[in-house]
Amino acid sequence: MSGGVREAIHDALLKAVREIGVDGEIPDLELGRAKVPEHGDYASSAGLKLARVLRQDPKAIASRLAETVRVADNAARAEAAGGYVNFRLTDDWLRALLARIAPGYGARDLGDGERIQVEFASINPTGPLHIGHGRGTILGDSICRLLEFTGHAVQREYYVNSDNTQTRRFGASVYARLHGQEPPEGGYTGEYVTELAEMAGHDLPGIETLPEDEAEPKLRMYALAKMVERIKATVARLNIHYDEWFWENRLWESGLPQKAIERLRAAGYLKEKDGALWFGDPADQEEEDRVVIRSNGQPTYFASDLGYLLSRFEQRGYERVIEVWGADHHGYVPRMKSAAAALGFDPEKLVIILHQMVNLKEGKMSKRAGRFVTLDELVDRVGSDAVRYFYLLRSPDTTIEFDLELAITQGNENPVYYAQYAHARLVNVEAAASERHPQLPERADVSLLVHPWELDVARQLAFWPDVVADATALLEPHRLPYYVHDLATSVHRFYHAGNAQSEHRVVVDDPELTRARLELCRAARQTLKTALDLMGVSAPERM
RNA sequence: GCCCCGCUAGCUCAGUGGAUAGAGCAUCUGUCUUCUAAACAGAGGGUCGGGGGUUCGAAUCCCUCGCGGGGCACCA
Repeated sequence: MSGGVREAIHDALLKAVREIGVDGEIPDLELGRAKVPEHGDYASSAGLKLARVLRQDPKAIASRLAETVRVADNAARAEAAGGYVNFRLTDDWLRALLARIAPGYGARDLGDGERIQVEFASINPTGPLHIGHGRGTILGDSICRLLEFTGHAVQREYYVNSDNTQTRRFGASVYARLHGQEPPEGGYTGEYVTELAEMAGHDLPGIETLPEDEAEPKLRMYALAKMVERIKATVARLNIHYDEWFWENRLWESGLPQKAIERLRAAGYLKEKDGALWFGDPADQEEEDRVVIRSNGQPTYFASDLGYLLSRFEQRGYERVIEVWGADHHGYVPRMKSAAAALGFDPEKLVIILHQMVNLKEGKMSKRAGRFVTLDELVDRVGSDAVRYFYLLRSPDTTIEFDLELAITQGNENPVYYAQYAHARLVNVEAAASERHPQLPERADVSLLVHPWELDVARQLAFWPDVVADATALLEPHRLPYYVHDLATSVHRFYHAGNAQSEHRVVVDDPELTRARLELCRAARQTLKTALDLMGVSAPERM
């Protein structure tokens, strides 16, 4: 039952549907978690769904299904209620589950080694990361962790822009500072630009004497490299490590954009207009044409992106590419998709995940003006774990209205501590048990676990593979913190039963009973750790 | 004008077309001589932005209107 109990129930339900005489296509039976305890653990509206197919009373169908269905390992018992078929996990199965839980429980080979590149937070390296950029990095990294956990071969990549308008302006700004001047209109005015100019003056001998058209590219590459180092250090504090920092200029040196352009030209996707070269799908009149090469001969970022597609799908052979973008780039999605298709790739294999913005309550951020709260400052103030947890808690579709004051004062109120405390508690109680009982039985007699607060911990653990499967399939890591919270709640309740009445403690006189409860602690602790790992949040042993 | 996202408890947000819409924070009331009280138990709090429609069934799907945010470059 490697797929988790929900899958086993679903399989059994489908089999029962056949047994009661449904031959054709079976509609979605809506098997999901039951919402109220009276409905058990999983609920399905199978009777209602099949009523139309069988032209029979939903209640009668549900009753027959409930009588017919047999879940593997007797994991759950079915019960009809109206047109619904509800399933309750059996206590015996819940107890037996504990022995199967080990580090990495819930991992499944959904990917079969599929080679996926996840490219995320590829911000122009023209300034430090601010709190908005944190969202993409954390989202992207957690998606990577989920994919790795489920059998995909994942590569994390940062695409370093180096030849576009913004980075040229950045280079020009450094040039201006080097000569004691104000940056040009639309340039970068932050303090760090002046610092970069000073460093460049020191590290690049003779740079001051070069004319701007020669000095700017050198200064630009120098300054970008410095900024990349800084970005690398910032994300490392959040437990994020890229496999590859892929420079745009390398793309041009390898000739890939040129190759992509030739291919598109041959396929009829390019045309000359107003002295520029445009991309457009002749079959799609809706989509506007886009400039690939400007009338001044300079390529646009789009030209680089064409080569970048070639680099990834063809030269490096990724089967799927996932890109994480801020929602302000959403208008660029159709263009990238049609470009991928025009180059001969399956646009479905280019997955673009958009996340909404992070706004500061105090006012807008402006990178070029040098006014922003940096990601580094945020990590300084609230810590990596809280930052990651806080960002992951929100669906990418929601705009985060970041109240900095609140984040700073959040302290112990932060939900991350709730989950971490559950983990630390379990570690602590396991240590206390081995101190009290140096020689515990090797095997746990789980039949001694009879209390609802004990079985509820096991029940939560049974749900974990479902969460992994859903979060992976939908690429939605925000499901993780919600699960972790639920598991932590059942752990705290279980622990607290011992505070209320000492015979319910984990560590009791009876070594057999202690051993059985320890089994529960171990399983819960390992699963908490696994879930926190997938979020990139630490699981402290002591708090 | 066109496109995207959001609108759910006082606040911040979950919620694969199913039964009685949830959590955290905040507020109020209880619980530590005991394995960690960063915890537990309980209470109050809702026209799921408005209006239509589809459906046996809608917070969820469709249409429409409103409000907020973002985007519509030879910037990225």
